[in-house]
Amino acid sequence: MFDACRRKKQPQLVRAQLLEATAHIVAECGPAGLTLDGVARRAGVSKGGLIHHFPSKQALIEGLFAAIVQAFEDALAALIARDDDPRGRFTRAYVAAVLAPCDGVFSCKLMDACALALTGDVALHEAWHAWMRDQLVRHGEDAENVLGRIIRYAADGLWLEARTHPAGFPLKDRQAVIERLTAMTYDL
Amino acid sequence: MFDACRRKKQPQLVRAQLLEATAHIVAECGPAGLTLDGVARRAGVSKGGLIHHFPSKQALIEGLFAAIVQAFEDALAALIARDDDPRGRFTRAYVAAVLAPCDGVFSCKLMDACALALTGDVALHEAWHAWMRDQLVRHGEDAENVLGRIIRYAADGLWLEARTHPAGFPLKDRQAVIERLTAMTYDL
DNA sequence: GTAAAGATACCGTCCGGTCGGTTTTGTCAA
DNA sequence: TTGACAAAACCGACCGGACGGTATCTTTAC
Repeated sequence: MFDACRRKKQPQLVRAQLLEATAHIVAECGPAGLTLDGVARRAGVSKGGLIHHFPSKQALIEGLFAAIVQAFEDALAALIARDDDPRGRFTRAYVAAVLAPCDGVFSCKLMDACALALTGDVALHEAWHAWMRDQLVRHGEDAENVLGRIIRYAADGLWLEARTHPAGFPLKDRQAVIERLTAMTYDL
Repeated sequence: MFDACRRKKQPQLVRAQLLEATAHIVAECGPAGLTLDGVARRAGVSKGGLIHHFPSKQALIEGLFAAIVQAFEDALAALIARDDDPRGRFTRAYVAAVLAPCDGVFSCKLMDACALALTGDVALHEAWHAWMRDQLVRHGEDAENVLGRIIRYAADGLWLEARTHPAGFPLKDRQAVIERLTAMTYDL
């Protein structure tokens, strides 16, 4: 059955659906559980349609990663824009964005789950660190400041704990940690 | 060719070789690159022999995880034992063990690489957090102390950065961060 | 008319797990 | 000490499904 005749062509929408399906699958089953057929089925697109947009599985993963980084970058920029105090502004925004990201294209939980799953992908590491270096420069943050690094590292660590925390053991006083970290940014 | 007649039976050794081969492969190729055939070949054992020790791929992964956790636990205990100051002793040892683990059964680099690769495995999360809760209780650390949590989170974050850092961009002043974190433990 | 969008069928490979085998080791009675 | 016997250790061939990617087609949009 050729459904190409039944549906209007809308490449942007299809592409977005493919990425969203990919995100859901990666979040639920990890990168190992990601299959082209599964993505195509979930997105309601044929495998050929998927391959048309993302010529390989790796391209699909990189597309997802890029979308996540972009969403994170947008959230970060928004937080920085509405912060009047320049002292440690980037690090403050980083803490907020990492630990309570606003919903963008994807929901925050979905994004987080994908980011965690993709953590093990060596091919993405360089891209992530390059992005981070660029952000630090762009927002005039001293990348080598020890306290600043500690705060950001702690945000990452708390993020990691929250993401790997099994259901049934609620995280207590998460907010207290976030507030303390935020307070520390004013000492930068 | 039946080699069973050529080699003495030494189940403990074979098991260790299988785990080491698994570690190397996971470290180099990630969990996705892990295959039973590959492990068996690298360990110089037949696939049947591998299956005898680890009845499934998941069992193999869990075996590796258990070995890593055990090595980490040993390193932690050793650090705690030689620390006379009870204030924040566990957290201090945690920082040291996470960021400069001694070699045990596996080399530290190997262990770290595996730990990172396994981070995305949802099935292991509960085991890890259960272990962590147990350790906190066992060593009398206040699990909810905000500063203590921040220090440990920062250690995790720095570990994550170091592990995902691409070659060619040396981490600067890593030692300064570790020293600062260690100093902070005396404020607990 | 041509290029992009999308669909379907199919192929080759890879890989987890099964199975039936052999050899070694431990145990225990004679 | 020895022989019998079970269990553990270990081997390697094989199967079947899953999966990435290709090839070729039709339809829509410009």
